[in-house]
Amino acid sequence: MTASPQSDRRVQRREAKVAAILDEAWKLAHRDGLAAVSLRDLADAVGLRQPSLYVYFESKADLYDAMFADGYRQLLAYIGTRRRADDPRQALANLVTDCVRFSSDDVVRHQLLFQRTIPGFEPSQASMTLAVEFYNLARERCDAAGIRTQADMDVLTALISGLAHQQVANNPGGRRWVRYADRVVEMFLADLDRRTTLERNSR
Amino acid sequence: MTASPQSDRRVQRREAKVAAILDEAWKLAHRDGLAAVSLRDLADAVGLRQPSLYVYFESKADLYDAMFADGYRQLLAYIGTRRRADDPRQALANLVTDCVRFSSDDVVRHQLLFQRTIPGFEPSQASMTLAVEFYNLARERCDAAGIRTQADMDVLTALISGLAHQQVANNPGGRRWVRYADRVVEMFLADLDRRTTLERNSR
DNA sequence: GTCTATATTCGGATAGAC
DNA sequence: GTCTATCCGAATATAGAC
Repeated sequence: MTASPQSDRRVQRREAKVAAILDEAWKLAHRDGLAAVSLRDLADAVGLRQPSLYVYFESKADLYDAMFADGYRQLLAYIGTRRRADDPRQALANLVTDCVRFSSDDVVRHQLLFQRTIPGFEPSQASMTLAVEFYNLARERCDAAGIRTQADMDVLTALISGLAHQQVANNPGGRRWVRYADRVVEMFLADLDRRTTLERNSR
Repeated sequence: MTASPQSDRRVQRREAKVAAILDEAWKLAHRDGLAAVSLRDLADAVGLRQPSLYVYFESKADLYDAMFADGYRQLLAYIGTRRRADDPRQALANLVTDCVRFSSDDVVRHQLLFQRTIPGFEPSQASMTLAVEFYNLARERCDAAGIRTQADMDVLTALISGLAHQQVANNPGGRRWVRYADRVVEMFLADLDRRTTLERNSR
């Protein structure tokens, strides 16, 4: 199962090309809207003829899927670059801030990853694996901060997506809702503590 | 400026027809996705030929705009049917629940009203008036509950949109996040009280 | 107001030469 | 892998008769 040096280079070339195409696809999506990206424009942008794109993607849905996967890789990479605080609660607050910031940094990416808005597009299993990877990372960090029930997770995810959504929808390019992240996590954790205390006292 | 009985009836007929067309447009949007609604299918559904739709809407964007306005009228009507609790905090909690429920009742409507997802579509000024009307209603109710600063409003709107988003994205047709509305408002108000106390003590 | 007919543009996708 | 050529379908929109 040893690949020849030639095929090695070929694979590498191909991956570089795919990456370049994806890059232009994001640019077009920013310019025209995600649903309005066309394979013709995309081919133009990368200096290919439109049918040649089919060498790299077998359909338009496949292109969206690759963008979806790319977006989640970006998210995982971004979270990976951030230092994790020692205090688990602080680490959680930072994660929330990072998520909201990540969304606010690219409205279109946010749209593709977190809103299901392209008619007919469903991420493939392979792409969903990346989404799950992120979800597990978040759950692990929640666990460390003492958030264990599904209900608590549900509420927290709602808080994150709400901040991200308002940020993207009402202050694109800004940081208005990003700045509320710490406050919201504090609020959430205080509520958690209050509930724990209440439960203990009722026993 | 007195309209004749004839033109009166004509206007009424026309409005009824527009309403019927909008009704079918919503159905198609549910079936195919909002962005995938076509004037051909729509004309078919209402028993007209496709060009005849241009008697009622001057473009496709105009149709979306009418749907947008219709959606906000539905929202205002829905909130209007709900009894307003005497306790302002309870009234606020109910409003939040109602908003989330409203979103969860129609994913596509939620998408059109609260996510900006159709490339090139911008609501007209006339339609935005309805959106503003709703926003004012919400602000008034917040005011009654003692929420007055912009930051507090910002956080509250994030909470609502987060609950609504998670509901439509992850439990469409269900009530999973609707049920967290009361808890989230409680949490928010408790935080508000805590902040007020802190501020008072620091003076 | 509704129709037929059609313009126009644009989209994704395929066949087959090089 | 890339190209030319082309298919096919679908979309919005307009002209003009009735």
